Amino acid sequence: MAGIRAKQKEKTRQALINAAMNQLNAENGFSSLSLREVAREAGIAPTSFYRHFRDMDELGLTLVDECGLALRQLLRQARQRIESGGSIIRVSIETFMQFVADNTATFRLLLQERSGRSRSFRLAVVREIDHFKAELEDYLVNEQSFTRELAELQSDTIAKIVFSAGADCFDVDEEEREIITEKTILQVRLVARGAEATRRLLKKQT
Amino acid sequence: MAGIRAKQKEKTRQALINAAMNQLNAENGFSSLSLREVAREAGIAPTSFYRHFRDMDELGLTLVDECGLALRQLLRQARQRIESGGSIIRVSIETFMQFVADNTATFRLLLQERSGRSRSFRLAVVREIDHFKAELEDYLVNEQSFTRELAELQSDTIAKIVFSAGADCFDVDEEEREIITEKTILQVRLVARGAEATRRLLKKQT
DNA sequence: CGAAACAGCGTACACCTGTACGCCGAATGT
DNA sequence: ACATTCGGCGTACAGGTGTACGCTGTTTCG
Repeated sequence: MAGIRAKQKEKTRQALINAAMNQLNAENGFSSLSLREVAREAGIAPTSFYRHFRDMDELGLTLVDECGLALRQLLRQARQRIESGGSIIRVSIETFMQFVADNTATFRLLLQERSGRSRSFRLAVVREIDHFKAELEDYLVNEQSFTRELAELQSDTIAKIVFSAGADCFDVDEEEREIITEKTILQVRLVARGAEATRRLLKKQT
Repeated sequence: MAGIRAKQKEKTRQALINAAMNQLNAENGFSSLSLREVAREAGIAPTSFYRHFRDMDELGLTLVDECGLALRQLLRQARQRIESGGSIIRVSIETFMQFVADNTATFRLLLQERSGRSRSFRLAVVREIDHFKAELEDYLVNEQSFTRELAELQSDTIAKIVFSAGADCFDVDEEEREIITEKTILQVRLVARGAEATRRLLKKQT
């Protein structure tokens, strides 16, 4: 019952995932990545791959899911840190940017497959981004008392800005990344200010 | 001197470009697109490909360049239309979205290779987006009297929003695309309002 | 006119791909 | 203790890939 068998299986499964991530680090997009290569890097025979995933797409979806999950957990932690003081915008964006730096490979996969590959791939990515938006939207409604409509518009805008900024961080050093981070903070504040002005505008009209 | 030879060469060159664009329409990203397939669709022998491009990458860069050029020309036309009355934001975004709808294949390539493939590819894409930003930035400085700094922040933000929105249009029907267009207009107005508020804020401080 | 240039072709090669099939040996369940 | 399960392996195959090489027939140029 020790599950020594299941243990080993999980281990090689992880080896496959890591192998895929490593090869993603290079200049090769996920689609130009072969089952055989991944298996080779993971140290198993090509045919053993099928014991874990139906095909490469299933592996890719797993990567997307894991990436999204990790990001969400990280941001949730960040939000707790905020409750004990700190700028919501700054802390969130700094956390996000750090995440991108630490998980460049999978995050690149996420953005790259956002507009390519198979439908199921795209849907998975959209789902992850929607999670991000939904949590931000709820925050804006509950903590900042925005209307649902304005919060939705705002969170969608911010998501676009932040994810684009994340993509800008792929090939830059830490110094450059800090510059981008600061710029992004300013940009999100710009949006927040615009939303605030819009709210006031709407109030006056009634 | 009629250049009947050069004429023919240009014709098959275009055939290659069109073939690549057609195959891009499907669910295949550019990187999963083979020289042989493109040559086949263009109606020439695989080895004749080399008479026109060193390799597939060179073809891809050509596509990116052409796509960017067409977009710039279109937006310049749009701006002329604006000078004879019309909302700059609305007209620009509607034009942009129409362009994406008409050139889905190449625009998808543009966004996809923004964060993938070889360095030269990425640089080419960044260059195109920078063109877009620069023209917008100049407009904001010259016509709207923003400071260079605030104009730069604003144009970068808007570029992020608009290009992301473009990506959202890839797999949707015309109805959905109109919804996205309207949403994008609201989002850009949000940013414009935020920039306006920021400008006033800075003026008061001095 | 004759010679050079050159777009396009066909053949050929070495390489890589996904995956079907059957086997093995260790972990597991009874 | 024995039968079953199952992760991993090796072999094998058909198909696709990029591209080197040398040949054509037409256009171009002196």
